[in-house]
Amino acid sequence: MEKQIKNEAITSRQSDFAQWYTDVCKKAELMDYSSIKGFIIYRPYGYAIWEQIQKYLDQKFKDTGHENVYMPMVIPQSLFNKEKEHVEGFAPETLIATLGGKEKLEDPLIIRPTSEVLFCEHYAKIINSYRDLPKKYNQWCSVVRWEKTTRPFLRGAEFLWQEGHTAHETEQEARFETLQMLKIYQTLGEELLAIPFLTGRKTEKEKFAGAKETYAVEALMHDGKSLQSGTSHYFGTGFAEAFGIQFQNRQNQLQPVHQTSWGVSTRLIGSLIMVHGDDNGLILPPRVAPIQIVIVPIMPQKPGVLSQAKVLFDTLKQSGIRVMLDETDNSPGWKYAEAEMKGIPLRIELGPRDLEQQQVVMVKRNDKIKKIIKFNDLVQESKLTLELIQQELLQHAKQHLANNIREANSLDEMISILNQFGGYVKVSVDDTEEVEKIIKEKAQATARVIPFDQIGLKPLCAITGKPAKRIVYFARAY
RNA sequence: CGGGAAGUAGCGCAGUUUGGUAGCGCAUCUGCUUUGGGAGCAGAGGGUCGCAGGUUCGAAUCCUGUCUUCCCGACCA
Repeated sequence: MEKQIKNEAITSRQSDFAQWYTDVCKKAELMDYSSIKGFIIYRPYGYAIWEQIQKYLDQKFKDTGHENVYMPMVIPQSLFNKEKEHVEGFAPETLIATLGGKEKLEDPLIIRPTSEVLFCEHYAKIINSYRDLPKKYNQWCSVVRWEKTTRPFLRGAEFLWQEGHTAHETEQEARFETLQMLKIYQTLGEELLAIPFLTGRKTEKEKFAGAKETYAVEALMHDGKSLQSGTSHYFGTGFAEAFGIQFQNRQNQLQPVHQTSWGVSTRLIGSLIMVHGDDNGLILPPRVAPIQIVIVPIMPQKPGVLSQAKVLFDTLKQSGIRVMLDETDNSPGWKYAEAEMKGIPLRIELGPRDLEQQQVVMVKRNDKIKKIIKFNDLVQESKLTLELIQQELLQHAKQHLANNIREANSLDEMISILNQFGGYVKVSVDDTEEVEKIIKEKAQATARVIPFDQIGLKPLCAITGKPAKRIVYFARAY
């Protein structure tokens, strides 16, 4: 008995968080490794989570006037080289095709690491007048970056994402777009993923190659490390000038467009795992869970059990709940463990004893609290309980975030906080790359965001003692 | 890309030091008994030992190369 449990169980979070993460990815059947480094197989259950995220975001994008497009997956090297900063940022991690059939390609093709330049080339063609603006396009696709270190969902050589690319008449409008999309990502966290993001602007050192400003949503993982979970960039006119995206304005003058880009990726699945999961596996917030309720029949061969389970299944399904009936012939205990591994938010048990009482046993994944529910109340109770779980997970994560933001007034204090607790350290700094370099070296932490709320700025930089310019949140990060 | 560890059945591992033709537990299949927290008994099937070379009468085992995974750094979503 001992041994069986040991074989099936996953590594505990405390003994080895990294191994726990890998175990969950594999045992919850979210992904599998392929034979190519950094390229993973998104298995049906993992892909279904991504589909839930897509469904939510796609609607938000459309609600705010965006259109979906699809660009080529390869970029001619000559085109890629047009924007200097952008090239320098991405060149070290591009995968390049140099052969077409047996012919050597004169202009090698880069597998897109991101599609800025393709959008820019296209926009240069189709934008002529202020009447053509704004252009607000989004693309769902995968991109390839030749990463040295890869981990499932967190950093892959190929990952799935959406990339929005917009062109605007004015700086003000483009800046509004940048922040609007950041806000949508933040709402995605609060409403769908039950993840409270820390938001703000990136430092010069951390911003996107070619952007004027980068904003990000950061999530705090259970081990105290931060994970950048989405970015929104304001480009200014840099790309427009490099690619000749000009339009005739209302004053009959030629001017470059103001651009933005923004994206989230399957990295969000990594966030979900590491924010909510526990030693029994994944815990999915009901709104993003591909399966919200699993029904486990106990002694299904007893008269009435399975047929009643099917009735309950149909009733729940018709009420709009994503429900599964586990009809496999595993033991109930096996099914419980399996459902917990996969993070299914709610479990409903139905056995002969329940059948007599016209009731089920309902068990919440997040805290294992059991409740007896009469058949008649099932739909209503299910909906209420799913909503309750969603709120509990969000509150739990919010509490964890709030408990793990600490202020430091010196490098030593910062190091001590990071070593002891992890989490975010709020520091007033002289906003230079030098400070970030010191902190990276001595504390192994990076600047995550410059928060919008700058209240509490100290007069002097905690690191250099020079006049402080900004409050920055630092953390050890994935 | 540097340092470390590992790849043997679906999963977890032993066997490698000392070369002799592959084994254990779980899972799978069949049958019966079971079922409210990873069921029991009986029987059965399943592996070119990551891949490619080399040494040898003979290689999971020795040598060389290479790929993949994990951990710690550097780099990046």
